[in-house]
Amino acid sequence: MATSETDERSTKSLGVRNKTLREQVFDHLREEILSNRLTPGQELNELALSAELEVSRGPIREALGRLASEGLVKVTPRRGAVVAELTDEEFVEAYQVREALETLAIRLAVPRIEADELARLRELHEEMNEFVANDDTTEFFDANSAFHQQIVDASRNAKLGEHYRLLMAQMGRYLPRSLTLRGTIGSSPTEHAAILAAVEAGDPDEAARLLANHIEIPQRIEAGEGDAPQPALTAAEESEEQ
Amino acid sequence: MATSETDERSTKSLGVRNKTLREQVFDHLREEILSNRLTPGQELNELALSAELEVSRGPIREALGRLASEGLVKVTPRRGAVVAELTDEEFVEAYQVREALETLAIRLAVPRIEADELARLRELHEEMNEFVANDDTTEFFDANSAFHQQIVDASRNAKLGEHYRLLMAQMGRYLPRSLTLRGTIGSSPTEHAAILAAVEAGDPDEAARLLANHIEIPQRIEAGEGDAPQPALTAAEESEEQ
DNA sequence: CGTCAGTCAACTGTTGACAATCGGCAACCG
DNA sequence: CGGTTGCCGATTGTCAACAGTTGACTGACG
Repeated sequence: MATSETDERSTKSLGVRNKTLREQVFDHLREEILSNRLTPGQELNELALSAELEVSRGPIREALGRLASEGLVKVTPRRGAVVAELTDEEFVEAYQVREALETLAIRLAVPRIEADELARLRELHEEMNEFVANDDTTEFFDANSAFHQQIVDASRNAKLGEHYRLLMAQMGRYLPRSLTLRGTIGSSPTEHAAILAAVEAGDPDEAARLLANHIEIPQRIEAGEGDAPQPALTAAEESEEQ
Repeated sequence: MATSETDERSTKSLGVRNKTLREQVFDHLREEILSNRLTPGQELNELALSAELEVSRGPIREALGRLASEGLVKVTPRRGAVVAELTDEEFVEAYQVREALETLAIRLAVPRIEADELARLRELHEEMNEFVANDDTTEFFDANSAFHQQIVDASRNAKLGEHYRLLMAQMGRYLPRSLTLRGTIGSSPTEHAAILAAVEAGDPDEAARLLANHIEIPQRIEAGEGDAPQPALTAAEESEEQ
């Protein structure tokens, strides 16, 4: 990969230069997509990427294939790859799946949560309070993601973690854009506090109920109005992966 | 791909010769793994596959990458690919996720299920009754999978469908081997009947409760005893995909 | 006899070239 | 003037060769 690129953005992984080119390209593109530097719908030309990253097309193709498999790009057999976009419907669908996964996660987590994990949740909760007070939405969303991720991690279910990570990678880009979601920021700390209380009380059902409610609210609003995902220029229904 | 291979095994897809080699190899290997012709732990040598399928290593590598992304094979960076295996723990974990997904599915399905979908469920239920009577476990498991798949399809949530399909592709091979599962075959028809009744009655909560119970039973037994997945020769913890 | 270093074969990672296909453009025909 | 057909550029699909690494085998030394 380009030395300039490497020095510029992968400084943290300088010690781990054992990664294959395919992995580096994969990580690079994934990061570009998740950070919205590559916007949904944008075309990903193999030759252009090849030139830009100074890698032959082989690793590029393999990385694009993996990204397609994870739902971050969409590959049409002989017409190239584009950054995937979520329609309004898909966004709502994903939200429903997310609710199911997180509900399971907190049910599993409550009986087995460790002190340090609980402490981390409290810490993130405090941070979010500050971010809300300062009206710092970007930081808030990061902390919020970490909060929910922490619950999933505490469930100690790796398969659940995989599916959750996959789902959030697809949804993540759209969350901060959702105006309706932004409107719910104010009530989040209160709800998080209630969830924390239920977790500390060791009540899985109550924790799950509160969490479901917490997640469900924006979902309903989205379904009614619908401004979260972009207009979505009537993306083709079927891709090559089921 | 080899004409001999093509004539021999892909006769059904003769009309759809538009698929790329990568896709053909992917489908082929996927089928081989799901049908247990390729057993967990088996090494997948690129050169050998290349010779066997009469395709160069390029498409083979891409197909293996996709399969790795779906969790059907496990790729270790410079040591090749092997057919993935599920440890006892992973099997139980997957079962928990499955329960969460199917519970969501039936909740969504109940209010919107169509007459023909309901008919299909009844039909499969009848089939299973016969298969149980004839002690035809293989056919039973197929019908059982179709039954649960039908519920997921009826939910009309494509994202949910994706995750469910991914999960079942990983678990599917191990289900028929599970002796404890075989023991539950007898009670399945009764439970399916109860679920069907709840669906017909339009009671999502009751249907979800019954379905959760139905799925949960083998899960508990597995956790206690553990004979479903193979001994699993201490597979390495970390793979290249999170 | 056990252990360690050095060599070697096999395999994967990567590359550049070749071939096939698709979409757009322009010329031709009705 | 509108529609169709054939050509052309661009891009992806595939291949075969090269290069680097890994793990195992062999042989020597303690």
